[in-house]
Amino acid sequence: MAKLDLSTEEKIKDAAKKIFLEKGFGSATTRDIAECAETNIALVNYYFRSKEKLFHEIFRESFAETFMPVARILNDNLPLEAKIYKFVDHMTELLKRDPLLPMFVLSEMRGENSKMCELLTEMQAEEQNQFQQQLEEEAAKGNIRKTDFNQVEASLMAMVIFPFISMNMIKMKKNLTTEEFYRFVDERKKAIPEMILTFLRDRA
Amino acid sequence: MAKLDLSTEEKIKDAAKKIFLEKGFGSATTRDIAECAETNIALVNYYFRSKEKLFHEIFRESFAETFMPVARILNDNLPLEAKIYKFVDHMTELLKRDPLLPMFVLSEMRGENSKMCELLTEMQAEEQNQFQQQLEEEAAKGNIRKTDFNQVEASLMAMVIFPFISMNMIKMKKNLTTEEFYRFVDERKKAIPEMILTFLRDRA
DNA sequence: AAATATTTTAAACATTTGTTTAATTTTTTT
DNA sequence: AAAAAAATTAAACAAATGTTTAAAATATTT
Repeated sequence: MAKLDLSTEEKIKDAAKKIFLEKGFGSATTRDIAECAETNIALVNYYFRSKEKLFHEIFRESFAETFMPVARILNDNLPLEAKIYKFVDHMTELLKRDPLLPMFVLSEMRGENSKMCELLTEMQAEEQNQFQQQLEEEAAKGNIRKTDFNQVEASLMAMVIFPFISMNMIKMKKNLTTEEFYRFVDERKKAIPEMILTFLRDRA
Repeated sequence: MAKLDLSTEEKIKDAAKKIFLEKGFGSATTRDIAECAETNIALVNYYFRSKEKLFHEIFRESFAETFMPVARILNDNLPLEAKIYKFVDHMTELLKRDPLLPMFVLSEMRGENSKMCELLTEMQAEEQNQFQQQLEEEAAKGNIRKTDFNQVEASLMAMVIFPFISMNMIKMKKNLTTEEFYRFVDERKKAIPEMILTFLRDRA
């Protein structure tokens, strides 16, 4: 393992990410994390003050620094078709690296009053929406069907992300190994854009 | 409240469902549940033996008795188009009644070793797949495109269920009230079948 | 090399939490 | 109405868990 020469702080953070993503905030314990980082529980609080602070740091990094940059591909300056292919491809590769990330983020947001909700409002405060504008322009030009942007966006996100959220369910039901599951989502890199684009190009 | 004349056992179960769905097993406490049911913690164990037993009962009911019957619509004996519309409609209505249900079920299944995984294998042991056969037959007849069934199934499930999993995220990002969100998923009752069927009918 | 700061450890603390006990009240049966 | 069973309550218990303390070890600075 190359992890042996990481600083203690980094080892704890890596361990915490692993544990939190696997179990969620409620079911993860500082002792889990300390053991996984091969240190003791006092060090966890020494470096991060509290379980909650540590969680917030990992949550923020996972969302703001990992997920959002890829999600922002939809605001890139690219032709529609290339953009959708690029988004699905990059998001899929990200999620193959971090398959528990969507469940981690979203499961901490259930219940209206979740503390994570506020955190997210700050993060994505200033987001523009070039993608919506692009769809509307292409529709105005007659290149694609006129659609409700929110519906298309929701479907696109759903098709890419949901398989990872239900990964274990899919693996169980279809009897897939992790490699086979990854082959399945790789195939979706073509299947998803195909479905979206076929729909958009079919002027109703 | 009509709940006042429920038996204590039923009040506890209702409360437990509410709390478990909101917080998940790990973050829910017996004291939460007792308070929500307006009784004391001893009663929870008096009727259900343990927190885990109570959870299992609710998990099984939620999945086997609530979710699966609607999912089985895909195996009904119905024309393809009608079936997809019916499935999306019924599933959406179910999830509007119980919006936290998908996150509840799926969040307890992360980590390969989750105890819920075994439970699920038993439940859906004997499932046939009339829907797959139907898609293959219609493709053979030339009525629809030849496709990978698993991809279509995954996309259909994703488009219906994912909005509820990311409900709070969507409500926050788009500034929606619950009513507005429900209007949004109601619109998807048309949008989702339209996208799937447009894709299937477009023989590549 | 001494002094200082940083990191690490083991133990203890305080709270939370799942569970149980034993007594009391209420309901049902005889 | 008496006896038995079931339901309810308050309190206690034991284990788990987030956090802190104080001392020891290590690294850094002077």
